[in-house]
Amino acid sequence: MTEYKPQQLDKKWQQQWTASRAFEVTEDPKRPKYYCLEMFAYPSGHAHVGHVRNYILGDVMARTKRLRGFNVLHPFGWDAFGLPAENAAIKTGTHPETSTLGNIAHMKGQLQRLGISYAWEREIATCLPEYYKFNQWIFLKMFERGLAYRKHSTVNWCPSCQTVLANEQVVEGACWRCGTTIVTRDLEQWFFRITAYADELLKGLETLTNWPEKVVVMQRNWIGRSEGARVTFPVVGGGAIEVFTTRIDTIYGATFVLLAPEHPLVEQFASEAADPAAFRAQLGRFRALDRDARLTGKEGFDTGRRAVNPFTRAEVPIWVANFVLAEYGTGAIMAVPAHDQRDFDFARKYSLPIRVVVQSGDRAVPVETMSEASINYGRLIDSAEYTGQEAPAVMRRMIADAETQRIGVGEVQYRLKDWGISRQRYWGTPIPIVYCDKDGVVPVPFDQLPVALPKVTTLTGKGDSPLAQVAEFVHTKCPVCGGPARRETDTMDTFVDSSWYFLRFCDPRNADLPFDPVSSAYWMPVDFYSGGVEHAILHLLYSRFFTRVLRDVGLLDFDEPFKRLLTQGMVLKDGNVMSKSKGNVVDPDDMLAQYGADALRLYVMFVAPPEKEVEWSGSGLEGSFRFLVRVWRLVDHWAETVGGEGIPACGDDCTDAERAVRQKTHETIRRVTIDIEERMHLNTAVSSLMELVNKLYTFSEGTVHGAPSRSPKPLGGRVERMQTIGALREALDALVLMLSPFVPHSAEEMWHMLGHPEGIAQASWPTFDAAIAKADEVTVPVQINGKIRARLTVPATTSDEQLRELALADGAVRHHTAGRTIRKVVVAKGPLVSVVVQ
RNA sequence: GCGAAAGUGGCGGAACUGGCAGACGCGCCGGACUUAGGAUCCGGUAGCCGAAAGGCUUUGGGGGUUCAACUCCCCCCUUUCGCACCA
Repeated sequence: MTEYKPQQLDKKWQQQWTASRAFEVTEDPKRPKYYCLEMFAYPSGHAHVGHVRNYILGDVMARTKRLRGFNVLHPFGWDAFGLPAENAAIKTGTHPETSTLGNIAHMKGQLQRLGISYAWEREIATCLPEYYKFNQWIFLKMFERGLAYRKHSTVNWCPSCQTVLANEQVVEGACWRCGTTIVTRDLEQWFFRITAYADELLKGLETLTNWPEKVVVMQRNWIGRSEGARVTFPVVGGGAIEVFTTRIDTIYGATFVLLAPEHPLVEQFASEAADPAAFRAQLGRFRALDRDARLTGKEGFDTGRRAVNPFTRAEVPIWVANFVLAEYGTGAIMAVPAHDQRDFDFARKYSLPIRVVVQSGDRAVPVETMSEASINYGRLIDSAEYTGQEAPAVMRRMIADAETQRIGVGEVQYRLKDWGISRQRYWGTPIPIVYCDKDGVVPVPFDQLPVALPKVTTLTGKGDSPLAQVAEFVHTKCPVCGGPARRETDTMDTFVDSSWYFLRFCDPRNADLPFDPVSSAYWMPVDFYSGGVEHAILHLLYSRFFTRVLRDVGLLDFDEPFKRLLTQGMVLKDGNVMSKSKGNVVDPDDMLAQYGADALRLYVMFVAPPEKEVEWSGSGLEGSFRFLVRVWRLVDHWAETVGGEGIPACGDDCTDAERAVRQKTHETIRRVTIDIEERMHLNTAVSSLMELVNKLYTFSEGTVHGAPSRSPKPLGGRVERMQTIGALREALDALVLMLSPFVPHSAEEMWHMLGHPEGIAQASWPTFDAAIAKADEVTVPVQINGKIRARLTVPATTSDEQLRELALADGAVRHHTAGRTIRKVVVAKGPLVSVVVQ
């Protein structure tokens, strides 16, 4: 008996894999490729089992696909720029580069100890100039194409992090990272024109059939396409207000106009007001409120001005309202209180007129008795020549008429906004722009990249961009005129780094281009991508955007970067997300020391389907370890008997027991293959393998009647029949191969024990034979009025007609049908016989 | 409020296209082997009734379709997640 010593096996095989460069790959047009990717990691310091679950899942896919004959790219890297390292530097004085590289080294060790089969020679870290040089390269390409632009804008400022946040990084008015309530600030910022691709990004979602529906829906909502019209309401006394509406059919009910507090006309109205101070005082109340507070109730005030509804020609009051968003549409709306709940509430609160223009039901409800807005589409009433017509046809007509009369135009609005990428932070990619008094905004020429991040030694976290304090960085020469110029001192949002890293893995050492189009054409798109749901919107949307930009730049010839997406569930401890601050982190290294990498890998895959959240369980891990010991003993026991080449499994001459083993083996191959490749139910793949092991144990029991002695109880004794040996060998080989993606170290060793001179890398996935998998005897339940009353054991070849007769002849069936009329007998696939009586 | 997903034993979960509910594992109970067992092996384990054979009930609740429903349809409840005044 060879003892199972997992820690030794881990070490032995990990060394062997590294030495043989087992997971390094090159493009090979003759073989089908498979690009398997897990979201790269932020090097926070330690990976806990929650993180690691994702890497194990990817590894099972990668290893399975290798055995299936694919040329598998399975790389890993580090999303190495970002706030936490900088915050730590402010606190402890350790330079972000030092802490980041240290963290990377540690985490890499953790992943290697888990035996994740990464092509480490392709490792990347975004904080290295070799990488961020191409962030700058892409930025410049976007600048050339007008997709990167600068604009003066109000931005979200986090007083705690001392930086600007993207809209997407503001969660309910608070900083996504520290939770501090954000305030607004006015700064000159760089933006990526993602809105130019809004429609395409939306349409592309339809092609993502192998993405979770949830993620597709979230992206669709985020892009938020609305079709409607922009309509001009002339202001009495000069000027005009443009509103955006999706309900132009209700325009005859537009009885007032609302402006966002930040609308440009509001300032003008204030200065023209009878009492500008009072006007501004009211306005100031709204503007001071943060986003959250604004949502608490609907408030507004009359500007005293009036506009003309271009359809009714009636003069309507113009109010300022806190709930109108400056950043959406035109920052102004036509209010139709009868048919919009918000406008209704507002009108009731301030006693503004309500006019019903869409008939709901048989007759119009009197305005006085209305308790809520009627928002449904319907037949128009009191709408001049449009009266009697119905939406949506009338909307098209009204828009067409508005266009003819030049009072409006059909328009599509998106909720998606351009992506602000400027960060007043140190630990990021410098934006490759120079400001020259003479030449203005000048892009750094491509041949001068990278604009290296200077080594700032003291980070205070206060004030604006740390780079502004580095004189030798700021002061440079204008690339155009050679005169004195200043560098841009902001760095890029780190989401830029992660928007294209999957492409860099195709060609990670290219010094001239982000990647070679030939290698990306071979490897891309990513066939299987997995990571946390928290990236369902931002990272995935930005990556889809970048892919399209790089396509238009000419580097790619496809639209969607990720074919199949899996959103990984989190691992909880005591019902909570693992985090250092909660002190409930399970460190994989502790588990490794106790059970080895394979038991941990197996447990994490077995405990639940990958999308689901799971609660960490120590006893579950122990169970997986026990299973491995059980497999080990089984293989160890039979290794000598079945070892060596050339013994075929039994054919027609099988005994029942041999036949049963072969049947189970092939049925398991079928199920495990489908479970891993198609359904991604890794947990049931494992349980099928457990069933096979159980079967082989019972089989082993049956082969011997020896006296069991001291522990552990031995399995069956000598087997003479060559056919049995062949069947066993087939079963054990298949078992070990199918286990290998889950427990690669133990599997390599057992594969070796079974007499295979080459490693599993040289082997291929077991082949499924439908004829063998088919059982020759089946148990057929017989239902009477839906209740199972009997079971027939018959040859699998029994015809439906025979089954029917056998069922009706069965004693128990006759007992239950005695004295009753048989009305119907159904023989269903399954097989199953269903008898209906009386 | 809108949108999405999900509710199955003591627990994690399984049931692939409407066809034997509870696979597999954890836990628990019993047995074997033992100086010992927290190792190992074997057996049991949804609930209720019954000595047993067997019977009845059971997939959040209520209806329905069907020979047959965890699965399909309608109503309701609960939970989780996402968006949250987008005109």
